Amino acid sequence: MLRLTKKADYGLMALKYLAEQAHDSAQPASASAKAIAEAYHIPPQLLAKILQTLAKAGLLVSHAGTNGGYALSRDAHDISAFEVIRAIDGPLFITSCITIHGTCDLHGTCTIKEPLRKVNDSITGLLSELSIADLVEHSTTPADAALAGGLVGIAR
Amino acid sequence: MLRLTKKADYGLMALKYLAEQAHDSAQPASASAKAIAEAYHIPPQLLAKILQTLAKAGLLVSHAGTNGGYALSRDAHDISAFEVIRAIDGPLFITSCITIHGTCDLHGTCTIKEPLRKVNDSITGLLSELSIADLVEHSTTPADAALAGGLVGIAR
DNA sequence: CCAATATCCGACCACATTGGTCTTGCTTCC
DNA sequence: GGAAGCAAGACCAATGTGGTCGGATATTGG
Repeated sequence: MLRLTKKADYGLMALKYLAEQAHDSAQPASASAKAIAEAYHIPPQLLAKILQTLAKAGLLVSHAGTNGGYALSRDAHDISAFEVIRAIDGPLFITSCITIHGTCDLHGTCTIKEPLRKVNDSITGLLSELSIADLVEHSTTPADAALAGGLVGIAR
Repeated sequence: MLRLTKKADYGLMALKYLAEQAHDSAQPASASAKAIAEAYHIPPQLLAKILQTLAKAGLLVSHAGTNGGYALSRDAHDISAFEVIRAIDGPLFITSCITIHGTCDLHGTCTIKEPLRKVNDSITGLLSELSIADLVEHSTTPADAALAGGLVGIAR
């Protein structure tokens, strides 16, 4: 249930990679698709397409030519995981009832969608608050478990 | 992104139907697969299989023969949406990294999984706290729309 | 200028999952 | 015994996902 695609995974990993580079060295770090792909052992061509998508979505800036590559378009703190996922996987919702126009294909007989929509909103909220910068920090911080506490209450 | 299958949708709807029946009338209500399918305009055979799965998972009790059907095995308050979804869709996780044994297929180079796992846990927490009884209540309240406030933009 | 290095972009394909049907058999009640 | 119902399997078409290939275009270093 509730799986997000490998492409989105790859996208997040790539952004995190860029964020790390920018953090370590001086300023807006740039890296080629090939370089990132090799770092994580993922198919270069596939990553390339993902990065292109991300660039089109405005999360990355691209630079062609020798020593070209991709770089974050903004600070890592200002890019949310939600944006990345939506850019790659598209605007899908938790339930098949909630389409782009909010109408359920089941003649309104589907009474399930309102509660689930709240869950859906909570999830997007979670992902929106998770920035790329968070990913970088959490990976290096081994004391994550402590933060796990705050579950978002499901408003009733 | 993050879609849950139609089967899970159907399963939730069916459980909700049973819960409503039990709430209205006297006690543990029973309904045939066909009856529920007709009420929601979903393929009867498919619903039948879903209900069988739910019965095997212990969420429903089945009774064969004339006037048979399915009934909730416990109180609607004690059945969580999470159980239903997991029973139908299986134990899938938000990221492909997190498998049943928690190992990432990407040689541990995937540093993304820890933060996402927290999101994953939050989601399961959300769904675990959402009971079938909650579904029934929410559907009857027409003032839900007010809460809907933050529909996340989908612009494509 | 030219060649190397990149991004860009679309077509294409193999595979798994999903949604759905069909068939056959078993149980229970009238 | 027969109708109404569950149980359980094989089966199938459509879709989505992960991944490849080929070529075009832009940029820079020598």
